[in-house]
Amino acid sequence: MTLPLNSLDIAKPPAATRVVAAMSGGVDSSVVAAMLKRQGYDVVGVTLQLYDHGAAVHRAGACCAGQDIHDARRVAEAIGIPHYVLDYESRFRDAVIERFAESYLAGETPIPCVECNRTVKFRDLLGLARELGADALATGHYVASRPLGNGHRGLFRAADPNRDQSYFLYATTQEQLDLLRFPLGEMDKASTRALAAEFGLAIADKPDSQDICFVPNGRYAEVIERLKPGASRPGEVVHLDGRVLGRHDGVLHYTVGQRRGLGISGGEPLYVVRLDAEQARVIVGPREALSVDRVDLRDLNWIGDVPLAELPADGLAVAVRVRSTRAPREARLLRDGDGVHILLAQGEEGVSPGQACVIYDGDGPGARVLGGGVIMPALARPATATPAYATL
RNA sequence: UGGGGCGUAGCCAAGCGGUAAGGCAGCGGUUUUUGGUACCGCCAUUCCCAGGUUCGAAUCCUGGCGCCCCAG
Repeated sequence: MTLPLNSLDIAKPPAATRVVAAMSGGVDSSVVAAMLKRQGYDVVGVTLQLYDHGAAVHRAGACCAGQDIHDARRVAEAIGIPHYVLDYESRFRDAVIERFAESYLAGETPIPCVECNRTVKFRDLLGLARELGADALATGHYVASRPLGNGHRGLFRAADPNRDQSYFLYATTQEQLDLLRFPLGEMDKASTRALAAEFGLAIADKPDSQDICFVPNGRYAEVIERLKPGASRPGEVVHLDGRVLGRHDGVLHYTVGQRRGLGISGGEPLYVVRLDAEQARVIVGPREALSVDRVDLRDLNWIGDVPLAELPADGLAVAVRVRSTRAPREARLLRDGDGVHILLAQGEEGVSPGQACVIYDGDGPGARVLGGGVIMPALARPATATPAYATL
């Protein structure tokens, strides 16, 4: 006779179910820990120390250092769970910060949050959870995971579309997904804060985190230059039509789609169309030149039902996001010889290599994440892709 | 040293006697657990300089200065 499933879809009574709660010191993860504790689970709180700006830094919106660790500890004490702080600084430096810098040097625009989730949090921390004998690892992400009926779990967009963090979690593997739980997936932020207040948590009114956590003041280029002295190689700003319009202080200051910061005045606004790290050139053009209808992906993570190798010849109808702040949009996933590419039905602007393209089975709030990959630099396009203004 | 044109913010530019449009760039902000986009706000007490006419001048007149073009 099998026991009924508990709220975490595990066939054990809560008291016999050990859950490691990843606690950042923020509202969301604190509420998760408190919720699980109230439901009677054997909750162990774990906080990762990822970097250190020095004890003096109490930047609003930061996480995982200094003040936040104290906050997490206080919450754990308040709700009565054991709590461990792990020093993951060197892992974080190697897996996230170092790669972040290298990506920019290569003329790409990385997403450190994706790297952090897939490495430090879901690989390293998850391994630790297993060592602690945990049945599950719970986080405060706004994303949902549900049983698929085949013994595995699927990843779905959060109920609150404005809060949905699935874009940053596409690289989660099936194995990780099977152990992970996201109790906030069906909640909205207001309810979470209300719960925090109800639980009497001191951090109930703490501001949301934003920006890159290890970059103080939003000046990411400074971090890269400190890490890689001489990283900023000045070069030319070149228009698509070949004119040299000015100079810049290094491609790492720019990203595809960027308008501000070029310092070039003319009749129409100019946008960064492409970065050439090799020649230290920033290629600019009019807004029309920004539209992209195909993206090629590398490092694909696939967690859909149909194996990629069995995709139909004409591909799969999907919805994709090439940025976190827009709803998934109609697209087609195609597999060719050496990889996978996406055809965007309506085109997208400001699509930068290094960013993620996340694949969904639809565009609604509860859509399932089928996977995603890193956007590769656009190949030289055939004549059909010549911008309209150059045709005439 | 003949003729013509032009000088308005960092750049382009409207204005043609009634109290300085707009675009680009820049700066600030909103949005956002990446970057970027988008959106909002700010940005010439003053129109090359000096006089003059007028109640009133960027706009008219005179004289400078500086560019540009055509011509021999």
